[in-house]
Parts: sequence; structure tokens; C-alpha cells
Amino acid sequence: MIDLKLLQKDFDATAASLIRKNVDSELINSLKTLSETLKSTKLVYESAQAAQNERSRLFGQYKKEGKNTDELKVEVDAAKAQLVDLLEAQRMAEEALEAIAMRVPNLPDSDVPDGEDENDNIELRKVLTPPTFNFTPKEHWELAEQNGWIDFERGVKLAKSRFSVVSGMGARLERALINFMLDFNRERGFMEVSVPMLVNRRALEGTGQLPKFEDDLFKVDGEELFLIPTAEVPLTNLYADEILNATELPIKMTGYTSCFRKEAGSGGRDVRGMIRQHQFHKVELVSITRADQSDAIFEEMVACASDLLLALELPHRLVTLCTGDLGFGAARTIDLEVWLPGQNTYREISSVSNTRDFQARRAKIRYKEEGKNILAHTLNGSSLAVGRTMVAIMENFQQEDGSIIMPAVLQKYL
RNA sequence: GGACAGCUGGCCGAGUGGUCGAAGGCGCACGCCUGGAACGCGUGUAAAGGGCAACCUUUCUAGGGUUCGAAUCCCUAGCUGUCCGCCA
Repeated sequence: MIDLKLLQKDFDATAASLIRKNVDSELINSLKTLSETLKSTKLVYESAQAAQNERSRLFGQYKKEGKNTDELKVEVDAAKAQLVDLLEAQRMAEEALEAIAMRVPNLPDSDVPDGEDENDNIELRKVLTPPTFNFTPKEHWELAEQNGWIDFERGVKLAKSRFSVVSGMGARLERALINFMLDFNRERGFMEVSVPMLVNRRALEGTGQLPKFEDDLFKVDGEELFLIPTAEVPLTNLYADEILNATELPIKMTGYTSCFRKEAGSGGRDVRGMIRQHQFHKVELVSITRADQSDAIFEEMVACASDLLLALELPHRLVTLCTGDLGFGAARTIDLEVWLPGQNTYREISSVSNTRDFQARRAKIRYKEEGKNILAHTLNGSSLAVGRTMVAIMENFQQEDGSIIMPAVLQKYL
């Protein structure tokens, strides 16, 4: 959630910032109005309550002194009825504000480039040169089927479309990648954590998937539980509702989970192959930091993901997302896109975001510094999407006969 | 799933109707002590919102109720623990 005080104090700048993220200006106006209404409603209620508290105190005193309380009781009862109404007004103002505030995205950092969509993203740099082939490189689904690594049909039989089965060397590669990534991240100071893959509504509100994006999530029937779309949700919410000691920060974590997404809005995109599945594996990085640490940790996380690709000898590029492509909770994001020779293009394989205090405000993650409670900064990044990494390995290391050479760093994991 | 017990500050824990946002301890911060530390001693220390401030409001899991007044009494829900059942 954005800082509503900032919106009240510096409306023009905050509104301009939200407009950069395509938030409707009417919505911004109503957000401001509602937050001010709440403020004045509260003021009225609180002074009425203060008067009532005083009367109650007097009542006790009268009783003790043996005075008659009949007159006071009439007064108290009258005020009580009024208080009920005032409280109700306050509650309605709160609800109205929250309904909107929880659906307003984070403010982008001032240096995030303006833009409409992914076409306006800005390439930062390329790492490694794409390989050249003296034959026409195949796409991964062809290679996967030829090598017996992935069975798309049987995945559909077991569940539905966008599910697949990985077997043989493919399954071993998947496991090797997960282990390799976790070890790599651990060596960079990220503590390994294993978390639930089902979470409650509160957790998803904390990281921003709810209330706005419920359609993208798989929900467990009859329970208030959802399958996680990313390990970012449980890892970040690990510290929800807590006040950490400043000296404990930064907390740097890595975790492997399956991820589940309905891919509701993705239409007919990437229907073939394993680029876009309902269930996929991902190793995630999450950091909880002090406000002054998040920029440095952000760079660390980007470097970690990029170096991981480098270790796997996978050509990739780093891209700064423009305002229009930025996710709901992100103040800034760098995507890592891996080269896919079969598709002759770069495709997203990792996304590293700094949400600043946006998630922390929702999830109530604070730290104490010099006696004050300060909202933490939270960051997340994939490191990496396992399925897409397998796709990249297949396409980049394919031989003319369709066989695939494994990256050297994975040897000891296979 | 069944029975019983519990849920209080960063943590532990006292508190059965007003003097309680709450004893005490731990932790933390600062100071003294020390060559430097530990120990010891002293002081401070719940959160959220509003206000320049004094101060005000709210919060003892949540929601409802009783009462002039609820951490305290009643109801419901959630969670935790223990025992039983089931089980990888």
C-alpha cells in the first residue's frame, strides 16, 4: 500500500507518480478525498469518545462519593447512542478507503523510465554472446520430446492443458538445477528456507496478489487457502506483523517451491512447450532490509541471478522495466532475459524487484531503530525459473543430432 | 475428526469489573564500572492513528453481547497446546 500521508501532504507529486503507472486520476482523487474524510471522521469520533470517557470516570467517582447518578446516566445514555453512529461512520470511511487503497499499485522510483509496455523497456547490458549454429536450431519442445525429457500429453491427461511431465535425464536436470541454484545463492549469503506452498488470504494481501488478482490464483475448495504463485509470498510474509531489530537486517533468503498460476489473461500465448505452465518450479530470492539498504541489496540480487546464468554459460541481457511494464508492487524492476536460439529471441527468466515499503506497509514488517518503528523494505527476485532454465539449456546447448550437452557446473549435480 | 486447556507488550509472564496500557523478568538502548569486555549498578523501553506541542483516541487473538464502565463476565469464530483417533 502506498503512503497515504504522502498523498495528503504532497498530492501533486504523488498523483503524478501514480499516473506514470497508469492509475486513473479519478481514482487518485477519490483516494485523497477518502483518506481526508476518514481523518476528519476520526477526529469527531475521538473527541466524542474522550467526552464520554470523562463522563464514565465521573460516574465512578459519584458512586464512590454516594452522589446521585440519575442525571449523569441520562447524559451518558444520550451520548452513547450518538457514539454508535459516529463509530459506524468511521468504520464505513475506513472500509471505503481500504477498498480502494489496497488496489492502488506502488509508486515507481523517480528514475524508472516512462513507457507503455515491454517495448519501452531499456536494455542495460548483454552478458555472453549468443551461440551460432551451422544448422537450424530447434525449439525446446522438439528437443524435449526427442530426448524423452518432457511429456506434454500425459501432463494434460493427469491434470489439464499447461501441465507436463518431466522424466529421465530431464527430471535429473531439473533436480540438479534446483540444487545448484540453492547452493549458489547460499554461497552469496542467502539463507535457505523451505516454506508452505499453500497460504492464506492475509499472506497474499501482504505481498499484493490480493485483493486485485484473485483470478490468477488457484484456490483450495472449502478452505481459505491458495496455491502460491511464487515463493515471494511465503518468504516475504515470514516476517509479517513483526518488529525486527535493525541489527538483524538485512535478512536474505532463498527458497525453492513449486509455483501455481492460472495464467488467466495470457490468452493463447506460449501454449506450446514449457514456457508458460500452470505449475512450475522456481528458486526465489527474498530480502528484508532497512530502508537505507535496499538499493545495495537490489544490486546484489540482480548480480546473483545474472552470475547464475553466467555460471550456466547462458547468454542473457538485463532490462530495466519501464513504468507501464512494472508489476503492481514494484518500485523498480530489472528483468533478466535469456537467449533462446530456437525462438531467436530473449525471453524473461528472472525478475528482480524492489518494492520498498509497499509490501511492508501491508504486511506490517517493521524494524526498530533508535526507539522508532520503521517500515522495512522488501525485495524479491527469481533465481531462476527452473523450467525456463531447462528450456534455455536445451536450446543453447543443442547439437545437430538433437542431443544436448550439459553445462559444466552441473556435472557434480547430475 | 473428538475431549480438555489456553491466547496479555520484541519475548516470557502477573493481573477476575473503575485507581490498568497493564507488576515482574528477559531482551534492547544509554550511562556508570573496566586497559577493553563479561558481571554488577542506574535510567529508559508496547503498538497504531491524530496534533507543533501539551495531550487525545484506539488496541490485552478477532467479532458480537452484558455494564455508566471490560484484559477481567457471557456468546461465537480462529489459532495454539495436550490426550485420543487417523496418517506420510
